This record gives sequence, C-alpha cells and structure tokens, in this order.
Amino acid sequence: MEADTSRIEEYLESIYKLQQEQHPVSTSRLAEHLKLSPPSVSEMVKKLAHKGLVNQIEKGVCLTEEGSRMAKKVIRRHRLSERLLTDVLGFKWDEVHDEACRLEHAISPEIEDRIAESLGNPKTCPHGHPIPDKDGVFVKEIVRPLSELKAREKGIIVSVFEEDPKMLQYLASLGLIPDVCVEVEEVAPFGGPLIVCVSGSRYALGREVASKIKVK
Amino acid sequence: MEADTSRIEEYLESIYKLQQEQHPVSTSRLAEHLKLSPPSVSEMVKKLAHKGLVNQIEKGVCLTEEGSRMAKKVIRRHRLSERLLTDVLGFKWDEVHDEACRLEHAISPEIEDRIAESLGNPKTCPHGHPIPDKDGVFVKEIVRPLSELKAREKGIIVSVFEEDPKMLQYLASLGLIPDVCVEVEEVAPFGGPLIVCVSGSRYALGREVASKIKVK
DNA sequence: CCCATAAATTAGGTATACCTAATAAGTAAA
DNA sequence: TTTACTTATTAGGTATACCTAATTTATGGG
Ligand SMILES: [Mn+2]
Ligand SMILES: [Mn+2]
Ligand SMILES: [Mn+2]
Ligand SMILES: [Mn+2]
Repeated sequence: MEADTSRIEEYLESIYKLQQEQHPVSTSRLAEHLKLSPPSVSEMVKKLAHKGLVNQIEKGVCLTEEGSRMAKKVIRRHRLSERLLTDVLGFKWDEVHDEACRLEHAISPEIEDRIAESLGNPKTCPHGHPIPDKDGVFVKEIVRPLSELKAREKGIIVSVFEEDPKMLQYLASLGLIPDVCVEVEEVAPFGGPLIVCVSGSRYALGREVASKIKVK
Repeated sequence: MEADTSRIEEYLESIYKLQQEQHPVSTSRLAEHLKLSPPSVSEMVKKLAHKGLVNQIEKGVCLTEEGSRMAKKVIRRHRLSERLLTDVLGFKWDEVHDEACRLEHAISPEIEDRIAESLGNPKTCPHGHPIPDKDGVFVKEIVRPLSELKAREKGIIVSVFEEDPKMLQYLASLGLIPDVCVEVEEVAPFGGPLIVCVSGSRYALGREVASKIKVK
C-alpha cells in the first residue's frame, strides 16, 4: 500500500491553478501546463474522475470538492516550501518554484506543520499567493491586474502570477514585488505599454507582463 | 529525459549502509533492508551492475567507485535533511530518518548547498554519522561498539547505528546520545547485559542495544 | 559424495504513467 | 451545410519497478 500520489498531486495542482484563469480546464491547456502529451492527460484525467477528484463536464475538467481539498493541501505544501527556501535558506524568489514543485510531494503533514510554525504561519508565498491553512481556508484578496489600471491610478502589488525565473528576475530588478506601491503614469493606446512609477523610478511595461501583476 | 533516480538512490544508500557491517552485501540482506522481495532486488541489482554502479562478485554485491560516489551524495543529502529537521524545524532525533529518506530524493544540489551553509557545514547527522562533503570526503572516526568495552572502561558516544524510532526514543530517554560520556560499570557474563553509568544514572543495557552505540 | 536446506535467479505477470499514430468529435468559416 | 481546422480520445506500445511461483545454484552435515 502507501501509493505514490505525486503525479496525482501534480495534476490537481495544475488544474487548480488553471481554473483560476478559465473555469473548466481543457485537456490541451492542462497538457501544455504539465508538459505532457494530450493523450496522456486525457487518460490520467479519466483516472482522476474515477477516483472522484475531478468531474469531466462538456467543455473540460473541474475539481470536485475532494479534488479541490487535495489540491489546496499540495498548494499549501508548495507555498510553505517556497517560504522555507526564501526565508530560511536564502533563495531568491525566482529560484524557488521548481524546487518547491519537487519538495511539495516529499513533505509529510508533520514537516508541513513545523515549517508553518517555525515561519510564524506565513499568509503568502514569496510571490504573494495565499497559503491555505490546514483546512484549506485562505483570504482571497480582491485584486486587479496592473494592466487594467488607468493613468494616474495607484496600487499595491499583492501577487505576481508568474513562474518563469527570467521574468521574475526582471520584475525584481524593477522592484516590482509584493507590498510595493506602483503608480501607472500613462497607458499607451492600442495595447501598448504602461509607464509605471515604482519607488521613484519610471519604467515601460508590456501589457502582457503587467497583466501578471495583481494589485489592490 | 531527466530520469527519476530515487529508486536507484535508495538501493545505493542501502548497499552503502549494509557494506559497513559486512562487505559483499547479499541479495537477501538487501531485500530485507529495502523491504522488497529477493527477486525484485536481484533484478534491480542487475540493472545497477549494467549501469556500472555495483559489481556482482561471488558472494554478493559491492559498490563500484561511481556507485560509492553516488551513494555518498545521497547520504550527504539524507544527513543534511536530518540536521535541517532537527536543528531548524525542531524535530526529535527519532522522527527524522523516514522523513529524510523521502526528502533526500527531492533535494537539488542548490538546496543541499544552502542547507549545509545555513547550518554552518555540520560534520554529523543527529545520530552522529559523518556528513560527507561535496567530494564525498568525511572523517571516519575510529570507534568501538559500546558492547565491546570491558568493565570500568569509559567512552564518549560518537554515533548510534539505529533507525527504529522506538529504540532511539529509548536511548534518548537514558541520555545515550552522541557526545555523552558513558562508563561501563560491569559486564554480565554469557552475553548478558552491561551495567552502564551515564550522567550520574545507572542502567542495564542489552548487548544487542549496546552494539549499536559506537564510542571512542 | 549425497542430500536437505538456504539463497539466488528465471519465468511470467501486474500497475503506473508515459508516448506516437490514428481516429473521432466539435466548431466555426465559407 | 459542407469543409477545414482544432481538440479530444482510442489504440497500441514502451519503460520502470514491483510481485509470486518455479527453478536453479550453493552449501554444509552426515
Ligand atoms: Mn508541483
Ligand atoms: Mn509562489
Ligand atoms: Mn533513503
Ligand atoms: Mn542519521
């Protein structure tokens, strides 16, 4: 017994994440995110459905109550791992995603508890995403993508919806990290860049990039 | 690509450990330690031999140069994980073996380095076993099992060659942990118990138990 | 040297999670 | 409504690492 659940966890984690963008998650989207072939995903999704972790509806897959509960546990372990890596071991925010993605499957409930406790029950990961508590509960802040702010509007960065190390390095180099205040100075028309002001400096940011940054 | 090496690592780790007791390691001994059937081990050992990690000689299996190098890397990660768990996360020494046995496969060279660094390059795990450095080098202290001491002999506990949590709890409850000084007060004949004195208290210890405790 | 037992391996099979190629189902433009 | 994509699934296959049962290979006592 004691089956290895890491693949299942990885699927649930991805589905959870993709659901935030678009509700029923398509096979192809999921395959792309997991870097697997669509048939592999199709097959695995069937197994997940059989286990009662997802429902396959018309236009895609969505987590069941139980699938969601399990996903949130994985996400908690992922984000706590990220915090351990940054806060205790001195990693930078662009180095922790992939590492955490492996660690999350090797962390027992006991380790999870100890990490949370010794870090003072952090509420977010280094990218600003909420860490669910043991019961899967977390505060969901109302945020807007920076790309939707009008000229002269200000916001405080809550989170950065991005995993690519290069992009995260870039954002950090501009000081675009959680808790920082940004002001949009102007918005170029026709989907052009935003001119933003952050801690005294002015930068031009592409829309695509700006849409990843969530502010309140 | 990027094959999953965790099973291989687990075999090498076991072989390395068992070699310390008895040199060529038998299939059955290895199977027992890994809690697998002898045929499974037989087959896997063939694969390891094929990869040049072990040599199959007359009476059993032994690590090649490369197998040994790889084993020591796993052991380094295992022991550093144990230290992280005890020193940073507050686990007790009897709780860390199984956890580390999972973590060791999820730890990248970067995490390994950071753990070592942030713990000040510890030389031993919580059980007193040496942590090899990045090149697989470690100081091998000359030790004797406590069971071989004569009456009135004293020694300092170096390490405890045991993984069973119950046993470790027991030993800790008697204060039999690394760096502690023990004196053998008397040795009962015919393989009987040892009467040992440890930080002012006197206890009777079975030979079997005493043989796990290495002193210098 | 023979035989009983112990140890190791071979034979044959399962489960899991991936793949490519082929097919089927949906969707949207002409 | 037919056609051309796109998306999803089925079919068939691979690799890995386990298992049990059967067989082979040591080995040590008589
Ligand atoms: Mn993950
Ligand atoms: Mn994060
Ligand atoms: Mn291990
Ligand atoms: Mn140890």
